Order: sequence, then C-alpha cells, then structure tokens
Amino acid sequence: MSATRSDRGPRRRRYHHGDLKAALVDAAVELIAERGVRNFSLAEASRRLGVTVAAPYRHFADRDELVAAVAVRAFGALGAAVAAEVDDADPPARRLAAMAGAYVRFAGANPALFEVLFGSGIDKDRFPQVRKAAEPAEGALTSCVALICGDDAELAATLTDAVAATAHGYATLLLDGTFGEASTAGDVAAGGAARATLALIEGRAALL
Amino acid sequence: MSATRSDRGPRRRRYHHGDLKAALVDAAVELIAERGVRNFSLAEASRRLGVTVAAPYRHFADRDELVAAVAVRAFGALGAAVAAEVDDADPPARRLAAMAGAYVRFAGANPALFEVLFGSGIDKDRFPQVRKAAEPAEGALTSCVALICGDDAELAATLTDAVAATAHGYATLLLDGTFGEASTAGDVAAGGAARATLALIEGRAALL
DNA sequence: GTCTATACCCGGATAGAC
DNA sequence: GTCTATCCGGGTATAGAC
Repeated sequence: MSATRSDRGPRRRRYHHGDLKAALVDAAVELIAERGVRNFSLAEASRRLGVTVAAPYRHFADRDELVAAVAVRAFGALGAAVAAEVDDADPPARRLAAMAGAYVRFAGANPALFEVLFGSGIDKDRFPQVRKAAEPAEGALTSCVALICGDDAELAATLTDAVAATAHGYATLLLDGTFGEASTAGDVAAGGAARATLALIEGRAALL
Repeated sequence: MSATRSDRGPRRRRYHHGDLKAALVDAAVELIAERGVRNFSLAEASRRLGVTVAAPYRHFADRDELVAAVAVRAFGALGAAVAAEVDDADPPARRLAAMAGAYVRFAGANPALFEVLFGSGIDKDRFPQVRKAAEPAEGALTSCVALICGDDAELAATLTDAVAATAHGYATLLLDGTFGEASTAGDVAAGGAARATLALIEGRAALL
C-alpha cells in the first residue's frame, strides 16, 4: 500500500492554485446534469476535481450554497434563452408565444438545470441572489405582456400569470415524460406552449 | 444499559399481527406530508410503527415500491377531488374550469402528495399501477373537453394538453411559492387556473 | 411475519497540521 | 487554501434466529 495519491484513479490536476470556487460550480453543473440535483453531493464534486472533501468548505458554507450558485447560473441561461427569442420586428403576441416556446425548449434541453430552479427545494429567502437572477427573465415577460394589454394593469398581471403558468406547465410535464421520451417531445411541448399562449391572448377577455 | 427495547422511546404497539403493509402506506403518507418525499425513508417509517427496519422488506422490495404505493393512493385522491367538481348541470366550459381549479386546489391542500406524483422521479415503467391510477382523472378531463370540441379530434387533443399544462403550471408555481405563502395563495392560483381555462376555450381557434 | 444484529456505503461537517 | 484524519449520522439491505 505504498501507492501515492496520484497513482490511484483518473483524477484531474488538483486545484492548488486558483479558482476552486468557480471550478466547483462547473463541476456541480456537470454532475447535476449527469445524475440530477437529488444525487448531487459536495463529496462527489470534490472527488471529480481531485480535491479533498474539506476543501469546498473554504468557499461554500454548505452544500446548499453551492446549489444556489448553480441556480443563479441556470436562471441566467434561462433568461438569455428567452431573451434571444425576442425579435422586435415581430408583433407582441407572436413575441410572447415565442418566449413561451423558448422557455419550454430550454427546459427540454437542460432538464437538470431546470430542475435546480424549480424542483430542488432551494431556500430563496436564504439565497436572495437566486430570486434576483430570475428577474431578467420575468422582466422580458411582463414588458411584452404590457404591450398587449396597454394600460389595463389588472389584465396585464393576470395574463402574465396565465402565460407563465402555461409555459411552466408544459415544461414540467415535458420533463415528466407526458409528451413522450422521444427527441421530438421537446418540440411538441414547445409548440403547444406557443399556441396555447396565442389562445390565452385571443381569449383574454375571459380572464377578468 | 440494561434497558429493554420497550423502555426507550414513545413507540406505538408493534405490529405482530396484521396489516403491516397497509400500515406502512399510512405511515408513509404521514411522513411524506410532514417532511417531504425527499426526506422520506423506509427506516423512519419502520421506527414510527415500532417495527424493525427489516420488517418492511417482507412487503416491499425496496423504498421505491412503497413510494409507488403512496403515489397510487395520491392519484386516487386527486381523481376524486377533480371528479367531485363535476356538476352535470353546468355547461362544459364551466365544468372544465372547475376541474382545473380543483386540480390546483388539491395541490395546495396536499402539497406532499402532489409532490409524490410529479416531483419524486418515480419510475412509471417499473410501476405501471401508478400510470393506471392516473387514468380516471385524465378521463374526466378528456371527456369534458370532447363535449366542447365536438368531433374535432385534433383540436380536442391539443386543448386537453393546454388545459392540463395550464392547471399543472399553476399548481407547481403555487407550491413553489410564486403566489405567496399566505393561505389565500391557493385560492388565487385556483381562480387563475379556472379563468385561464376559460380563456383557452374562448381562444381555442388559435390552437391549430 | 417479525425479530436481532450487522455489514455496507455514503454524505456532511469539523479540527488541526502544513 | 488545501491536506489528513476523523466523527457523526443516516439509510439500504441481508442473514439467520424465533
């Protein structure tokens, strides 16, 4: 048993040097993508980086704090995906439908990240950064709805909820397998969300 | 340390007698309601029943099999809650909206059970009973939609998805705290889901 | 059908050396 | 800032007695 540490196992270079914090977030994203948030552990992230289990505690108070960091990143990616869908040349209704579709498509393409955001019982009071990170995406939604509803603030608020809930529902059902496991399921769900959004807009008089 | 087993702890009577299987499902429902599916363990359920950790394995192959049994029960309760909302005297649109509201209200009233159904990564291929248990609720939905869409099967299928996704979205956002933590949040979400359902019906032409 | 006992593995978290 | 070493707790699952 005289094996030195570097003998056993296909570990990467160690992080004696710099940004272990950032490296941990990267590793966490990878691991969560591979095995889900549920089975994610600080210990395994440490192992993957070739670092001892004690090291992360210099950078994160506990496991949850690292998961929160992943959530911040995930909200950023989600916001970018939705914003990328906005084409100012399109009429507002079309834009809103595209945003709903992008939301669902993001969930289908990044199920683990989406799960971090909504299925990991993360404490948003303890980690206000997470709530903060969600604001860009929310803003894109509300401002687009405002264009449709004009100055009817009550309708705008209700329609915003309805569109958000519908897109979110398609996304979660997609991840639950309701639309099948095939690679086409994501497109089916995204298309459904987009058209449902249009239907909500058309029938919005019934919202009040 | 000569304490006999019955000395330590406020255990209930032991189950040397009968329906440990049913008792385990009951205990699981309680525990999951108290602490969530995530933190549910066979071991703790055993403890609560005053039974050793080995006993459950006579009745369930593993933890997941017990969780699946809880899911079957939960789907039954959900189906009953939705069906109870159907009043044949009402017009179909109103009925559908009421069902959506009932779905959301069930989630708000039984967050843990709802979480078992959709947030516990339960393998529905391994446990087909779970999928089976969902059918009554689905049937109530589809048959109501059929009354609205007449013989347009494609529209019916799309509207069914849209209504389901919308109700599901309101339910999951409700449990995520989006509508606040107050006791009124459930009613807000349920009302929103019902009205959004009406809007989807009104605007259903945009679904195709 | 339930018990006792135990083997096993894993994760969280900390103390103290370097 | 990372290491070594370790404690602690918890859950899963099995073997074999009763």
